[in-house]
Amino acid sequence: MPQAGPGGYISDPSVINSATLATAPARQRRKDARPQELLDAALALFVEKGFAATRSEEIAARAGVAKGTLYRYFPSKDELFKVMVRDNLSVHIAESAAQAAQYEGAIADLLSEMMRAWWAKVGHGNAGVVCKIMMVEARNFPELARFYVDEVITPSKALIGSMIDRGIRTGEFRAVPIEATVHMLLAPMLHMLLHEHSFGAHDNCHDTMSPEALLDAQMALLLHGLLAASPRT
Amino acid sequence: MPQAGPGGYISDPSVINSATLATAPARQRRKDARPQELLDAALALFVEKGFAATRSEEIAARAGVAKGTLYRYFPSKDELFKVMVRDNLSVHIAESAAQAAQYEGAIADLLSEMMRAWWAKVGHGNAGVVCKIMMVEARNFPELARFYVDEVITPSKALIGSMIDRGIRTGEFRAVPIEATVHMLLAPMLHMLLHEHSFGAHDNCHDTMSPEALLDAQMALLLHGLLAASPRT
Amino acid sequence: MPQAGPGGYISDPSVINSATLATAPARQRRKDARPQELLDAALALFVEKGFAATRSEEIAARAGVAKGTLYRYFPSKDELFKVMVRDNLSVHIAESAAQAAQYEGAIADLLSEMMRAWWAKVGHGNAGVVCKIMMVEARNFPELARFYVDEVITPSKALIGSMIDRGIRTGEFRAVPIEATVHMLLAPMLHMLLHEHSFGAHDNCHDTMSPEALLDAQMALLLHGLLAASPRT
Amino acid sequence: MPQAGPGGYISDPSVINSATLATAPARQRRKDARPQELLDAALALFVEKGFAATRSEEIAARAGVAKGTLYRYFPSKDELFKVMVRDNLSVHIAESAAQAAQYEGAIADLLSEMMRAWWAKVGHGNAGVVCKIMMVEARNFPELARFYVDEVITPSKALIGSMIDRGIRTGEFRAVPIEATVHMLLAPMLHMLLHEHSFGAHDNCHDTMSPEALLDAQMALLLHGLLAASPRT
DNA sequence: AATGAATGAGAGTTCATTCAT
DNA sequence: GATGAATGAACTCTCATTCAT
Repeated sequence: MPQAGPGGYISDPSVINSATLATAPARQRRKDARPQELLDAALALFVEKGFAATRSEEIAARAGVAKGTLYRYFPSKDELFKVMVRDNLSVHIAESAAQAAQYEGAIADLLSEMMRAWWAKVGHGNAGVVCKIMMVEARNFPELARFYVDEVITPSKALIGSMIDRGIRTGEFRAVPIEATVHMLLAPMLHMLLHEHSFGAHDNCHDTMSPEALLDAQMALLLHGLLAASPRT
Repeated sequence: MPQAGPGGYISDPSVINSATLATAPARQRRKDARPQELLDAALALFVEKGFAATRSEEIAARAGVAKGTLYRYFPSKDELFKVMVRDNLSVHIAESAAQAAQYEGAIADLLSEMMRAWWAKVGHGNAGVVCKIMMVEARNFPELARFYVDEVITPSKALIGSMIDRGIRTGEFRAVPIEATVHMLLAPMLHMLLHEHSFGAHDNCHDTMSPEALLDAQMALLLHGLLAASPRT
Repeated sequence: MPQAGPGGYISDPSVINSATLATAPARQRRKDARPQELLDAALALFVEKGFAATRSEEIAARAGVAKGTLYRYFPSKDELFKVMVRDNLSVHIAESAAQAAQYEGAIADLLSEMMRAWWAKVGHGNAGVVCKIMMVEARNFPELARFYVDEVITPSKALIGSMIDRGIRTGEFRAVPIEATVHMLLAPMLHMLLHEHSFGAHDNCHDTMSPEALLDAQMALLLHGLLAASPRT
Repeated sequence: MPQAGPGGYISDPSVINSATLATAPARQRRKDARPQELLDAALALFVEKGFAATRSEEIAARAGVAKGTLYRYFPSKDELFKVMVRDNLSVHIAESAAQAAQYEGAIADLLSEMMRAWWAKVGHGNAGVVCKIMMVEARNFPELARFYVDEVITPSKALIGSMIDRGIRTGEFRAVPIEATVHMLLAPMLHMLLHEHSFGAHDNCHDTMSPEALLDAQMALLLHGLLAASPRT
């Protein structure tokens, strides 16, 4: 049985270094791209049909290779999924944290901006997709769940939490309980993501409420409830 | 071929009345209890391993019967799950709708009360568990998902939505977008349910924030944002 | 396990003799009628759905008893079938043979008459039904097949064969090969029986060709080919 | 999901041409032979035990492969049987129809010739076996029965019927009822096939009457009855 | 004697994974 | 390296038969 190296996918002893890449024959270049092609194919299919309903042969087919080839790069469908999750997460949080740190204006605006940015960068794209799948498959992949909690959930909560805290300390916000408020900010978007994944086919809520509209309504409602001096509108 | 009656599980024409129960033979007494025993066993296993990963034979075994016996009481694993949903969820929704209809006071209070009641009756116990399972398995069982959307999600949204609408029309609430507001009311609790199910082992948020505390904070925040005349504190 | 007596169905030690029948209580009389009621129910269902597709519970239900009761009278579904076949066959052959023996007119008329009578008495009713089922199930019940061959097929062929032979010897018929001619007389009706049983649902030939019409055409055609002096109408 | 091509079994795009056959790797050579090996194994088992009583695993085992392999080549046991019918029967019917269309001589001769050819090609070999199986199993497999009626029975009747009709219109035959006459031509051979299958072990009619002899007698008798000008020998 | 709840051996089918080519 | 034919464990559901009541 092929052993997965620490990188997640099967370590290849005959790996070429990047210097040789320029002159590598097409076959070789193809081979180097394979893991990512497979991961992309898998992600697309997991979104379409879910993890369980996606057959490994389909992943291979969409990546343009045969079934057996998948197993040259990943020891199993499960391991492929793990690599997929690890590759797509913990991406933008550090970045956002840095932005937040140097921000100087009203926290309410920062918060709105960050939520919007999160949706644009994460919720919308691959990372959002991985979030959904992770939520649904967590029980089947405990170590992955742990990783996800440590790398994504905890930092995200800390970031948002610190912003709320700052808002309270500057007197911009009322003295709301921080943890619950963080939850109120994150849950609606995450739940929408999940709902659409799980029930979208039968309850197409996006038809009547776009994610952007929800986000607007959410921020309006929450900020209305959050701000110390009762605001505009 | 056994036919599922309107109650969901296979109807038994030879139902005995309660007066005879004391003297009913053991076999008969078992038979009456069987559907619930099977449902309990199934629920426990679904929580532990999920719907898909639970084999029908396991359900039977945990209920202390053989594989075939399950099929005397439920025409299929799917139907068993539907009965579970109806027993645990549909019932409460209809009940709540009836309560809401005859309520006459402030909508804000009704809403708070209903959310609290929902948590006490639903979120807390078996019903909450059924919600989790459904969220996680929906993608792989489209027919079940459709059933759940029709029986649970749509009625729930309609109920909450009608309350918001009523609040707006009486002038108690600001003219918020209804659908998004419904989402803001439901998502936090549902997401908490799911989060605890999926990541509870790694991110035990209940330690620092009880569901009740979250609910209090949620309602405070949302009502603060919802009420037309900005209220106390 | 209950043992089938030589009679086919389970021998009952507490059997009452016919003298007591008149004064037997209703329950007792019911009990005595049970085997036949079950056989009748089974026959009807075998015709409707075939042997394999008829569940033993259905037989019991149609006979107005519970599943378990069937097994008090017959050790198994297979044995019930065997009794059914034995009860319904070897009925009219001896009778027909006697008639043929004393007949004095033209063999052609006798033959026509006998074929018509066979259809009316046998093909049409229970015995015909049993023939169909026997043809289809023979492979699964070898001893029954042997019985059927000995009791039905062989005597029938002998009877018809002797008539042909007589016709040839009297000069009424041409010198046709006897065995093949017997086959030509029997096969069309039997095949029709089978065809209707097996394909009737998809090829409803009776709509366009009644058994009686077929019989007429068959006899016309065959006698035309059989008779020495061409007697065309 | 493998799709059955128009040929009936799962189509393989990577078909190799005969030139490469000699050098094809063993695995490939096996693969090409597999469908037929499986069909042969299935046919043998169906004859021995019937369609219903033959488990798919047995078919695979007799063909020397594992259970799953069967499903690489045929989407289901039913489909395998359909392929068997098409390969063995549909083909011959189309062929015979073509021959009949261009024939120019006496219909009586054509009819005799066709019946003889049918026996030689169909009744005798695998095709005859398929007929028997179908007759015996039809009742339990309605979809198969429908398929067989459409693919085999109806076309066969149409072919023979059109020949009779032609004979009548040319004045060669008397004005017999067509449908019944078709039945008179087909039933004896089919019934013999079935009889031998079902009762051959107990009533070995072939010992005293070969199929060929029966066919001769049948055609002599029927043509004698059919021809307008009595051509007695 | 009658019941019908309970049993459990099997059936067809799927698909992740292996390994000969 | 790549392939895809082959594998076989696993799964749901059926129904003839048993046996406690």
